[in-house]
Amino acid sequence: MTGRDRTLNFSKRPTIKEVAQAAGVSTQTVSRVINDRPDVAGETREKINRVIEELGYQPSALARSLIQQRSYTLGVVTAGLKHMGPSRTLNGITFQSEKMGYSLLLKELPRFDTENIKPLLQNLLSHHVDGILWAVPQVGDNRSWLNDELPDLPIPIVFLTMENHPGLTIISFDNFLAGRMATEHLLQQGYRRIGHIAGPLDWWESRQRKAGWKSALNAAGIEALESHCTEGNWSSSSGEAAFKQLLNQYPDMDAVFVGNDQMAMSVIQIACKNNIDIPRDLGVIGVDGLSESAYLSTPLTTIVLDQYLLGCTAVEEIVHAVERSREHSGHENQRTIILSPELLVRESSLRLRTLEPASP
Amino acid sequence: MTGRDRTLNFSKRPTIKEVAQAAGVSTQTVSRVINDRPDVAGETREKINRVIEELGYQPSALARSLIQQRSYTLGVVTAGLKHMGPSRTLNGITFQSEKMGYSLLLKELPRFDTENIKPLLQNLLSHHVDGILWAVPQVGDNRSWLNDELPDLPIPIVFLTMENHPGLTIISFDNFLAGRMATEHLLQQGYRRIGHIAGPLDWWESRQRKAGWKSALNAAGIEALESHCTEGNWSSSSGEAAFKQLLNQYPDMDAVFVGNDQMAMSVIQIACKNNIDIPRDLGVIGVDGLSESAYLSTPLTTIVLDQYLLGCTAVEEIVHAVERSREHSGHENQRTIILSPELLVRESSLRLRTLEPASP
DNA sequence: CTGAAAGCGCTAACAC
DNA sequence: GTGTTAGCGCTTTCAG
Repeated sequence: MTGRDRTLNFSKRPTIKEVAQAAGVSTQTVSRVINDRPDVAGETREKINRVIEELGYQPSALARSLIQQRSYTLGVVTAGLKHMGPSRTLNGITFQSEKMGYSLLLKELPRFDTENIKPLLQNLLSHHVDGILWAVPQVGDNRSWLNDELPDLPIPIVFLTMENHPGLTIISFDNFLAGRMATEHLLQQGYRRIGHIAGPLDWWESRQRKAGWKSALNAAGIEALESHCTEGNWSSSSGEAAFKQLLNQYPDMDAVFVGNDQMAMSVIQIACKNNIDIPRDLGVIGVDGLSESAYLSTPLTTIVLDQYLLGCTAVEEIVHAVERSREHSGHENQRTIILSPELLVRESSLRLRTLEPASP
Repeated sequence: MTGRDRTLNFSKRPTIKEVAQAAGVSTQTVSRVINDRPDVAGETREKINRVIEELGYQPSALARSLIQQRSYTLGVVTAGLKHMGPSRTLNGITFQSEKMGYSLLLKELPRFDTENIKPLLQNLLSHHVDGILWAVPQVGDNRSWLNDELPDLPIPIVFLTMENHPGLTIISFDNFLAGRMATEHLLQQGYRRIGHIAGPLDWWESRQRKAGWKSALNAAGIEALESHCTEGNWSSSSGEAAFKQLLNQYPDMDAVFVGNDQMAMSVIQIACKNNIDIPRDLGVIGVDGLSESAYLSTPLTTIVLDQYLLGCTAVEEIVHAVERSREHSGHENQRTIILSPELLVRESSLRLRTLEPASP
């Protein structure tokens, strides 16, 4: 219809058959060339390569996957992409999988605590993914399907961010340690009446961080009362509410360990408005390592979790699992990988000036 | 080897052939049932459905794609997933595509200004994606491939966030309008000496916002000097530097339109430290609508861009384009969709108290 | 070194 | 209503 019609021949991808005909050989020989098999005469190979170049031929990944029973594609299941954590993890996943030569079929759950995941699993399997990356944090009962569905899974699966579970390959941060480190840092700075604003406690990670807080206090001979802890939902606005409530419940609090940086951000703002001097009157420490948290009225001390690395590591693991399961089928070799948090000291927790602030 | 061996039969997905044998019919009939064709006897259908249920059969999307020359899969190309904007757009994309019955093959470019995208395009095509969503903002020369590669593309493609281009389907925000709205709001609040901290000016969006700023000032009879504008790179830290520079270049500035909320965040913090009263001494307005920006020492007025909606809209468009191109091949019907920004007034720009602040 | 035949799992087009 | 044949684009035998 338009002048572009002349290019229509090019806009259909050529098949191996067409390449073979153009080169005057069988499809077999072309297949050998594109798979870098040695047993092709140099001349034939060159000829075929020339034709491939001219025609812009690219083998169909689909047809290959079908015949080879292997797609070099990973299923990635995530949730809450609008949050910083999940999207940075995905960032790591895309890069590492690209690097290792795998494509990604992406699914996002509508909620963190989606329980009925059978259709989703079926869908991934119908696309012949070689393995699955379950990048959804453990929330509520959203691991209950493990008992029913997992035994039937014909491919490896790697879980991110969940509690230890025999027989599974899991990659998580040490959230308990994060809680301990945060609290110990505050103790070390001379704070003694340390409150906690937890993330939502149906999240495994929140519970771990809270347990770390308790553990550190107990180790210092301080009792961790339930009234010294309130609960937010990760958002800044929930942080505001949780902080106000905590101020009521624990009026002589002199420091607070906040479950994430977003909520900690509100704490700093509210404190600022109420003329609570940070870090003198109140020490504050968060978790995450968001770059913005360095730019608050008082720069925020935080426990850094490298979500990008989490994603990269997960891809490495699932690819290895896939490759192991191809070679010696049955040799399952599950493992649990725990990534360590890191303390990033900024002003909000620095009551003693003996410590130098770490890098901004 | 282990006790799980007994379940090995289940862990291999059954084929249509196996279903057919188990039901005592031909594969054809099974195919008819799973595709909801009418011409199957009720009894046969029931029998087959029972077998499908028992065996846990799920048709292979791969084999279907191959024979039907249609995969119900979209290629999504993104960049900078660790940033808020791209990840929220992707969030919209995953939900809308799930809703419309399409799967997603995800690729992330290593940099925004990646120029050589031919291998990537080839890769997507080799997976037989039905259409492509190019969710990479226009930066530097990263659209130069359009001339060479696009004519050969055998499938529809929809672009997000780029300037108008005849023959392409594009979905963008009206960034010029965003700049105008922001600046007009400041003018309306009585500010007259309005500076601008732009995003990186190799980004099309940054240039548009800046042009909107100029346009609004000119319309008010005010000259927009180049020295009244500095440039950041979207990050909070760059915002700090850009603001300090701007304070030097434009000492009697009474308001500033900042290219995004992250940078505006630093501006508010620096101002706070330097005892510049916001909004009295300095009006501040950002762009994005990050939820955290409501929790700064002075809540930030901002121009909201609904990135989620952008993603949803893009999926709708590409799916329609795919379906049109299947029906009447050739009927291309390109369109450009411009989404409007919205003004969200908070304290940072509210010098006149005549306006009521909008919702938080 | 190269080609012919078979088949991955499915569906379109025809028979019966 | 149902089965048969052919084939999507490729690779894996196995001949020659």
